[in-house]
Amino acid sequence: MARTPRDVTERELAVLEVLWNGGATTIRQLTEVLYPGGRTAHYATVQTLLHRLEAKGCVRRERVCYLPSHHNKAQIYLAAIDRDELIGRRLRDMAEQLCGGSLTPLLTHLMRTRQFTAVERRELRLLIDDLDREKGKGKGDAR
Amino acid sequence: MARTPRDVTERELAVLEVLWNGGATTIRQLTEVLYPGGRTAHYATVQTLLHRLEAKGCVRRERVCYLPSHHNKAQIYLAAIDRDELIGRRLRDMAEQLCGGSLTPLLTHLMRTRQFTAVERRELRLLIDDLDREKGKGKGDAR
DNA sequence: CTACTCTAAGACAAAATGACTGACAGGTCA
DNA sequence: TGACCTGTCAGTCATTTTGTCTTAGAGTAG
Repeated sequence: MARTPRDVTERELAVLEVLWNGGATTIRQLTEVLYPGGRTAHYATVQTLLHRLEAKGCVRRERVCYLPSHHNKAQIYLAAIDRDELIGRRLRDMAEQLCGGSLTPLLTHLMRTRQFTAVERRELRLLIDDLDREKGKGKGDAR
Repeated sequence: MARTPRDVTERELAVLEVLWNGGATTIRQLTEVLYPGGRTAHYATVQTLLHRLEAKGCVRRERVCYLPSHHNKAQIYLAAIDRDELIGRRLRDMAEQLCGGSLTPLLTHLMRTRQFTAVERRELRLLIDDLDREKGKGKGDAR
């Protein structure tokens, strides 16, 4: 009774990584990267992974498309979300489970925990400056 | 082949929550909270959950201890990690999987995504100030 | 002894996950 | 035409997790 399926599985993530790195490809090419010298079985595995990813909305496919190197129609798969979106998804899930939906505890944890270098601290400050400028019309009071 | 077991399961988390809220207790009391009017079966379920949590290092138990209300020895369970530690654990796992171990992408995502109020932005700034003061001896190069 | 509570040790089913098989369709090229 | 690729789809399969529950055993009070 593994109740809540994990957002994206380890193996599924491996597929996504390839798509993120190499752009859209066919199952065969993905198989070649993930299981070099891939046999038919591996091909099918990648196929399954892609279908599950599609069901989760992480992958799309361009329907029919003629390959240059071969003679057959093949579908082109491409990532429907990027790494950052996946990160957001996970963070939100996590906040949901552990913090009643609020992301703030996660943020403050990171702020407290991370050992920032002076440079990083400065970058953070600049980032906040950006946010201030971007939205901080009314409330502006931070010196 | 669900390969990597989840850090803490949903049901396990429910147990932890009770421990976080109410402090150390016995299995029976936990059962009463989680499954009001709990039958023997529920008792055993909580028991399993606790054992699994113990194996994961999230729970400890004070061995034998005499209860006031009853006549038998019972063990007292108590949380071995708090919510914030669990958050940290998850964040680190997540960074491991998605960001090659770096927490920075998570942080910047949160910074970009969250809609901060002016007040929150100021608090963040103050937090960074603290960090500056606290560690800002050597590396000092800001500006 | 009997009744009660607790604990330990596992059995169990449903579901998730990774991996795989086989049937079938359409195109190529001898 | 027909053997042969290459690709798709649908479904099977074993292992593991996860939530749940049964049972046997042990200790204590009345």
